[in-house]
Amino acid sequence: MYHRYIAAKEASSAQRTRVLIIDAAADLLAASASGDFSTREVCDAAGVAAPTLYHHFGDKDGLLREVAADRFSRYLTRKQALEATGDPVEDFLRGWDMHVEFGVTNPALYTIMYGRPMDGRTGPADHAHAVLVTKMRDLERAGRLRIPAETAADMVASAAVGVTLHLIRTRAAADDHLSAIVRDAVTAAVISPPAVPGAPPVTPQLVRAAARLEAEMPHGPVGTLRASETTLLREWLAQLSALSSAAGGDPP
Amino acid sequence: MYHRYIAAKEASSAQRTRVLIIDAAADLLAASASGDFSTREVCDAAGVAAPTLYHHFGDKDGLLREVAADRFSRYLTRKQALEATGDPVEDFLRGWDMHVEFGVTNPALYTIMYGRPMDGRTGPADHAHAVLVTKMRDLERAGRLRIPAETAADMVASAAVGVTLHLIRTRAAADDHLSAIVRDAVTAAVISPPAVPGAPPVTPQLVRAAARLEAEMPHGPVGTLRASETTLLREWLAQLSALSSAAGGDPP
DNA sequence: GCTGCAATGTAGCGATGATACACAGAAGCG
DNA sequence: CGCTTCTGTGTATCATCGCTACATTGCAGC
Repeated sequence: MYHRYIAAKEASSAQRTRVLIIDAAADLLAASASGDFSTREVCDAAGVAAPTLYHHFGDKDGLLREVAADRFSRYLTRKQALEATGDPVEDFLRGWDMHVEFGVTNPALYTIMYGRPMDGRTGPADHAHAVLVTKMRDLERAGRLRIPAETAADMVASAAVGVTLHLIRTRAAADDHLSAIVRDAVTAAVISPPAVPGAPPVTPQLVRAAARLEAEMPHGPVGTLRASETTLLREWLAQLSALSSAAGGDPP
Repeated sequence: MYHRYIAAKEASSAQRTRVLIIDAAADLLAASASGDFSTREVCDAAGVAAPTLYHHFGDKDGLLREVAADRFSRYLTRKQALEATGDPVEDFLRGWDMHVEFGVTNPALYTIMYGRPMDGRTGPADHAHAVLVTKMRDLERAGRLRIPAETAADMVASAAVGVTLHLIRTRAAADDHLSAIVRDAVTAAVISPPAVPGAPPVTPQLVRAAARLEAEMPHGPVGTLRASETTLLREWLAQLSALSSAAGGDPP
């Protein structure tokens, strides 16, 4: 009746109804207290009938996934302009804050994305994780990562999701400092400090000595050092002994 | 018909049917792939009719909460005997591992407990968090906490839940080292080193290697290590190399 | 203009969470 | 024992839910 003129103007009518349904579902989801909606509500709000919804999204879960993906990517792209700092570490920190902020301001969508096991199909959470892995690879390429990029991405994702869900569950404010604390703790565990300011004096003897000590290190606590300290010590020794040749490193 | 005799033997018939329903729901939940069940399934499996279920648990959500609380507390008490170490730090680490293990082995229950916003009423997650806070207070009283106990509990809970949900979401194995890494990272950020440990195993080779590396250590930042880290590393190396004589033996 | 295809409305199915109502059996009391 | 009362349970049913078979509409290409 009426879509004809709109359809003729720009996008296909099908795409129009798609975004119509997605918008209606997102609005209902944001307004709902239970974090859920019925397909009938969505159809009524969007002005379409049930088969239209299922024709476009397959089932309710497909709609949920598309809504989450749409809103999440929209949120990211809207704030992406702020991520223009050349520093990958700064980008990483901003990415964390954006992630948490999105979750706190969109608890229903976030819970759908991260609060339940995957149902086989890939969702927006997988896409976000892929982006995170590339960010970690950037850091790795810049020599700022203590651990493999994939492991770092898993650590960061776990901690960020945990904090966000905790804030959602406890109804805590978004500006709570919990996110910052955990973020810094994870950062300290994942990201190494900038290469070296001056000229790092690393002699082959030091590297050999570090490798020797690393080989001698047992797995439990050593001497007066606690287990956690031993872990950190072993990690540092690995870094030092890995410096073998390319030690003198030159800043770009 | 038949419960009469059982009921007469010990507990009230009402309590019997309660645990009957809870067990049936837990079994169905563990067997279900979707992480959900229908009240009809539960009633059939428990051998009761629908009004009985609603008479005891109010609604489906009440049943879910009671099932989660029952299984979680059962899991904790079953493993609580292993938490007999006097060291509060060790207790904390074991608590973390137990938490993650429970989540990975009971993904459906865990998702119900932590994967969605609180619906006003208190659930098993709140109880678990209260236990965690008391543990953190123990650490605080032992002078092993860098930050307030409540903040530490929030950090630990966030990270542990995040890791567990990540493992559930990615279908990763329970023995994945991700949990250990995040756990150690959080531990390093929350717990301060101990006063004095016991008598750990130290080989003469390790002591010599530590002394050698200590001699090779320069004063500035070394390789990829920050200046502060280098300081700490040098300190630890001094501790290890000082173990030379009194190391292997244990003082009477 | 006719045909094929994608998109949409009408009507309804099966399953689900939840409930109104009545019955059963134990407890208390004469 | 008879009577009442209350908790616990079964029978039957409701409103809603996700979803779909089928018919209809509108638009593209020959």
